[in-house]
Parts: sequence; C-alpha cells; structure tokens
Amino acid sequence: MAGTGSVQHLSALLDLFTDRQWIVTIDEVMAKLELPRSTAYRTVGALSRAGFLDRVSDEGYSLGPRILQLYRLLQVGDPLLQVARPVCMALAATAPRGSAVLLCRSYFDGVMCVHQEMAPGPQEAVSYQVGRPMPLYRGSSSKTVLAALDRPRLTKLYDRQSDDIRRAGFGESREAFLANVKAIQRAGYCVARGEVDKGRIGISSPFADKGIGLTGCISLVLSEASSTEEDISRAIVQVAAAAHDTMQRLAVWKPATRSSDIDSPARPDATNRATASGSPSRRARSTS
Amino acid sequence: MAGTGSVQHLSALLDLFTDRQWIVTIDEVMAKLELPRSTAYRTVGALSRAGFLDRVSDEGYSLGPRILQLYRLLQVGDPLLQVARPVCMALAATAPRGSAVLLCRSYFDGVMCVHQEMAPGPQEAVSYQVGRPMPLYRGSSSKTVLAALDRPRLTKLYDRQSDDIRRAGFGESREAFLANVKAIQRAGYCVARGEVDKGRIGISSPFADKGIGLTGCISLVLSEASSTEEDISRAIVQVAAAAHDTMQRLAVWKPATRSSDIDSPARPDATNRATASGSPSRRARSTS
DNA sequence: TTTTAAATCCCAAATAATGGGATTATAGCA
DNA sequence: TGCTATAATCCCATTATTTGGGATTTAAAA
Repeated sequence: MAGTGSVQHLSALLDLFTDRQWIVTIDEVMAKLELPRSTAYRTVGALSRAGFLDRVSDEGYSLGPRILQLYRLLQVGDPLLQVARPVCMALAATAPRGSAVLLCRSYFDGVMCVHQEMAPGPQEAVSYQVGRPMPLYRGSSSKTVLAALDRPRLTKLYDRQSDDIRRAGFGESREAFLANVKAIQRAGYCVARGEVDKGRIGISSPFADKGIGLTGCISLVLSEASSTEEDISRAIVQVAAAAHDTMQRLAVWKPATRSSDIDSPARPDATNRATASGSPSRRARSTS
Repeated sequence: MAGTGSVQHLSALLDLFTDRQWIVTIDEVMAKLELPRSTAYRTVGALSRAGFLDRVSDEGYSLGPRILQLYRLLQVGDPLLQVARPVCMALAATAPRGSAVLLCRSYFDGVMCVHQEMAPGPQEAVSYQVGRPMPLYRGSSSKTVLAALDRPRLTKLYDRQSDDIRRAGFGESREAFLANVKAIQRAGYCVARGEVDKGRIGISSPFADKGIGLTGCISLVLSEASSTEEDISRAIVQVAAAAHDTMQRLAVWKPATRSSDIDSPARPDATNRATASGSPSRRARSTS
C-alpha cells in the first residue's frame, strides 16, 4: 500500500549491524546512508513493517523477527542440514570431550559455518561461529573448502585476493597457491593449528554435490593442549568418514521426503503487520 | 551499480519460502508476484548479490547466507538473549528429563520463540520452534505474553482477531476475553495442556522491560504422561523464578559490556559479491 | 500549559524501476 | 562440429515511484 524503498537501501541498512553494533538509530541511518530524514524514516518504517527491523523503544532499531523466521525456514528446508546434522551429531558423540564439530560450506568468496555440534564436556567457544563469514584461506575448514573449488574459480579468486592470500601465508605466487591447494586435494583432508583460535586444532574433510551445486566440509575442532598425535590421526579418519557419509547421503537425498508441519500456525500477513505497531513510535528520548 | 527492485518485492519474494517449499524457481516468482520475466530475473539477481538468495544449481533459488549472518548478529547482539540464555540453561539443568525450556517474546500480532534449551534426556520435538510465528492465543507461552500486553493493544487485538480468538476458545466476547487475560495476569503464570502439541504441558511466566519495550516469557514444556501434579507445581515455581530473574537482569543490563570480537574476519563486501557467481547461471534443465 | 524535539504527512520534481522484445549464451542432440 | 531449443541477459523509451524539503502533528518534558 505505502511506498517502500529499494533493496539497496535495505541491504545497506542491514549492513549497519555488526558484532559491536546491535542497535541503529535514525540519525545513524541518515548519516551512514546519506539519506534525508523523511526517507530514512520511511525506509526504516518499511523494513519494520516487513519484520526485518524491530523498534527498541526509545533507542533505535534492532534486527527483527523476520530474521529468525527466515533462519528457521533455512534450517528446516536446507537438504545439507537435513542430511548432515545426524552425521555431525554422531561425530560429536564419539569426539574427544570439549571438542566441536562444524559443518561449513562455501558462499561467494568466503566460507560459512552453517551448523555446529558440541561434544559433551566443558565447552570453549569457537570463533568459527554459525553465520560468521570467514575468509577462504585461513583455518582448516576454509582451506578444505577452497581446495574443493574448481580450477577457474581458484584462479579468479587468486586474482581478486592475491594480497590477502599472500599475507595469510597461503601462497606467495599463483603457482605456490595452486600447489598448496593441490596438496590438500590429494590428502583429502586438512589440519590447521591455531589459525583461527589460539590453542585449537582444526581438522577438516570436504564434500561436494554437483546436484545442488554445493561445496563444503565437516570439521572437528580439538584443543591443542589435550590432543596427542594419535588423537589427531584418529580424528582425521573419523572426519573423513563423516564427510564421505554426508556426500553419499546428499546424493540419494529425495526432496519428496519433507517434514509435514503439524498445522500451519498463524503467520501474520502483510496486512496484519501493517496495522500493528510496526511503524516507529513517537518521541525518542535524547539522552544527551 | 545495477538496478535492484523494491522492498515490497523483496519481502514478497521471501514470503514464497515456507515449511514445505525451500526452493523457488524463476517461473514461480513470475507467477506468484505477477512479474514479467526480465523483472523477475533482475529482482532475484539483486537479492542473490545481496546474499539473501542462493542459487541451487539448476533447480532455482534457496535462502542465502545473509540470513545466517543476520541471525548470528541477532544472537550476539540481542540483550534479551544475552541475559536470558544462562537463565534458561540453569532452568533446563534442573528440569525433568526430556523437557524443554523456551524463551519467547511478542512480535506484532504474534509470539515467537527466540531460544530453546533442551533438558538432558531423550528429546522430543516441540513445535513451538525458534523462529516460528505463533498466534497470540494458543499455548501457555502465547497466552502469557498476551496477558502481559497493555490494555489498548489487547482491545485492538481483539477487534482484529475476534473470530480466531473465538475459534481458539479463548473468549466468546470481548469481556470474556479480557477476563481470561486478567486471570492470567493475576496468577502470574499460565499452564496449558496439549494446546500446541498433544501430550505436552506448557508452563509459562512473563517478564517485561519498559526500557527496551519488550514483553516475553519463559516456558517449560513437559511431557503430560510422565508429569505428576507435584511436578507441575514445582515447575511453576521454577519458571516464575526464572522469569523474575530475567526481568531483573534485563533491568541492570549495561549495553557497554559487549563481547569484543577477536578480529573481524572477512566480510565479503558488495563489490566482491557482485563479481562472484551471484547472478543466475545459464540454462536450467527442464525436467519435463 | 508551554516548550521542545521527534515522527509523520504532503506533493511537485526527478529519478529509477519497469517490461516487451531483441540478443546472447548454454546445453542437449544429431 | 554444427544445429536447435531454451534459459538468461541486455536494451531503452515509457512510466510509475521514490525522493526530499518543509509544514504539520504528536508526545514527552519543563
């Protein structure tokens, strides 16, 4: 009914949210996106009505419920997650105490962890978190996924990011870079010590599915202090088996087998949302 | 650089994804949004470049990595989650085996679970899932949150959804509705049996924070078969205590105390993304 | 009540999205 | 290798939409 704004604004606005900033004010939107006040209000209002933003009383806007909703749809729909979750759980069950199992996949020029399973025992945080974009050439997960990309992508990637790759010590020249990649491809796994978190070892093995055009890996993150070389050798075998298992399950995955939702609960439609308090409330207290 | 599309399209397009449909084709976009082919391609392309959609080889598009990324930002940023997660964990630790702890909050005309913590023991799925929009008047969580809303919102809500409310048996008239609400307000908790999942009991207690304008509840979901009345009584006390605890912690929450992220990993910017394979690849195989 | 600042509303000007069709790229096939 | 069918992209005049400056309304504080 009402006018809205462009996807560019949407994207730029959501980019304002970072690890450090979880709340965004109208003034920040105006400043960062170089928008006049009225447009800023309108854009923010449209995004609120669509559920991407949520008003935090006087202070500004935070990310909204729509994010959670879409996240759930991704979780229940993505065949990779459907297929690989049980594999990860099984791996976590037999993994050393305190370790973590990661399911990662490539996205654009990066890798992202899409699922994490903690082994029993005291848990230490892994900074390779679900939803956190990571570069393609640091950490065992990244390197493994990188090595699974096809040749044209690799050369393109090197051209684009040669500086960063050099700085990360993953190849001084294109040849060195491709050699490193090839080594991982040959081995079928990758072990990295302390590249992401100090004192932790990452062990990864790749999988790929041409059917849904997907490249990823399964990783096990161990504590460096409490792991013997034997632990690591055993872990490599387990991780490789898990990745292999995942690939096979993906290949035979039937989209028909979908979880029927018991009965579809209320999904407030656009009309309802518009009438609700989606638009900014009056009067923000100026704390200054 | 390139043209994009409107937020309405974005929202409408993302609405095509449901529990049953996790993949969307260009033809569906054309049909459902009544868009010509060129515009459909452009919109989908823009959303892919922004990371909201992800191409699934020949088959179409699925939800993209941006969703996961935003989900994470919501998780690490939201003070409610920061504050209530440990409370939920503590509650789950002492809760009966197989039960689940839910953290819910109100959004528009619905309630949404924003966090779930499983008690140890064999776990049965709860259909009150994280990110799933639920109506405001079915289940203990919903009713509890509903009861915590202010009067004007309640009357507005009834006007808008009186039919649904009647059908759910939560009030034949406005007076009956308000009486039901008041009863929950007085008690300070709500118990519901089998309203969401057959054979399960929900026990909820509300919290609110005027500071960030937030209304929600903490719930415990028990199995009806293995719970005595005494279990339930004890659970009510525990849940109420947890909710109270949450409210107090929220009140003293200092936004200054933020988790400093170790070192910001690569976040592919718009330019990089545009050069990557964000745009649709050629030739989708027609299975027909 | 008055004051102050935020949020919304309004509308002409300007910009950016639109969409029909032509064009190019792709995969399958002979 | 060339040919065909179809998907994906490109082009550009038309048109509908956003835009933004300022006036107006609303709400909280003084």
